[in-house]
Amino acid sequence: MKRTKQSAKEGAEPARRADAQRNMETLLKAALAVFGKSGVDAPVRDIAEKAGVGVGTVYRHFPQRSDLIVAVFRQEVDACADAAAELAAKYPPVEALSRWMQRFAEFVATKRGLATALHSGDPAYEPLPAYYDSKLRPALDSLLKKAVAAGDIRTGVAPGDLLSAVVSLCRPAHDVASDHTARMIALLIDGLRFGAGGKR
Amino acid sequence: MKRTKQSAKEGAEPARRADAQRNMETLLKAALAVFGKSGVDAPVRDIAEKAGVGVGTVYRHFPQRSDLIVAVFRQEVDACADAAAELAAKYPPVEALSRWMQRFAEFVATKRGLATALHSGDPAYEPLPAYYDSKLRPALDSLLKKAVAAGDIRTGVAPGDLLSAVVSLCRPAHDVASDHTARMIALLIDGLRFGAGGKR
DNA sequence: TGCCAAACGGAACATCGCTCCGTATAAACG
DNA sequence: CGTTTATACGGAGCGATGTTCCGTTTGGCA
Repeated sequence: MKRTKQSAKEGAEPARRADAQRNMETLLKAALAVFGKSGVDAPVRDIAEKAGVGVGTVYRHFPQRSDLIVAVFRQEVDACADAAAELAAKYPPVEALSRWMQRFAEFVATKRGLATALHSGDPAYEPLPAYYDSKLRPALDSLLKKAVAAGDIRTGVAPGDLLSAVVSLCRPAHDVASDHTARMIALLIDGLRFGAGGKR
Repeated sequence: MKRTKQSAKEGAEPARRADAQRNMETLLKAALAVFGKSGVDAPVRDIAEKAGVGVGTVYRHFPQRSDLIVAVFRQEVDACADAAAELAAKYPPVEALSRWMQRFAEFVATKRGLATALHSGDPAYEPLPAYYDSKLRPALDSLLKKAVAAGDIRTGVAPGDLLSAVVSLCRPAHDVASDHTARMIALLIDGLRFGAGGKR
């Protein structure tokens, strides 16, 4: 036997081939687009076609349909969480907070179909809410802390409460004017500012 | 043309044949049983087999799968609503109320899988919550009124609130002892009695 | 009893999720 | 560079499921 492979560490990365990595990313993009257009129940074949690969390739990367859904969801959660740092670097504290919450509202609104999948009872989706919380709560928390430190908003607001507030604000958005949610969130931010300089 | 049919009014009933009527009822019973055993995702073929008919017969009565689910749901809601009058006739006010709420709790518990179907976004299920409310709220309301008139429970309890209270009590019942819900409801009834003779 | 529209049964069709395996190729080796 | 080999790819095919179609059966009426 020869086995000159695995030059360095072997733990995490199983040394994927370049084309495999490319297809993986292409698939995630295609899935995001197709889920957005046809819902999470869209056929795997549609996603494969959109990505320009065979179904076999889809199942090589995501053994089950739900794995693909989970991957897309996590990717979107990550993007939303990362946006917090970017916004914080680019805007003053309160505006960063405001823009991020609008961003989060969009995320929730576009993932409505996915949310019903989450509650379908399929154990594949069980760990998702925890992931969602572990990424977004710290993200929002850092924005809140900055705004508080700047003296722009009141103290004592729990990030978890704000997240669920936005989620419930998004609930009735399916038949009213589309900017209803945005206005409600703006109102929320104003509410936060109200007690700004106030002690306790 | 001959057309000697439709002797009397023709509005609602299209004059079904006897065997059709029988199969309809058999199908509803079979569907209830199969849904209870295998969940609402059970194959149509299973239901047809259980009912001893062909799939064509199922689709003659219920053009879509969801129509069958809706029919079963409505039947169960009706049965639960009708139970209110029966219990009211057989037991004193508070006991009738108590027994009905236990009955309602069972209904909610066994329809868990169906509830997730309701929230799936399929427009076929859209009118169901309204039906549910229109039948069960008056049923509970009549029981409440009788108990209030008898001076057994306090006034000012909205039936809608009680219904949703029971629903949320049933929520965490999936992993705790099965009589937990029953005890909580008994507690609710006791709470109602507490202010019994109380004015306003 | 004879007729016929209504109802039935189940084969057949269209899709889906998922598997399998022959083929293509990235990349390590000489 | 060519060779080689493990990796990845493509898509036909399988089993399951919702739904349709149509030849056959049957309830109910004259």
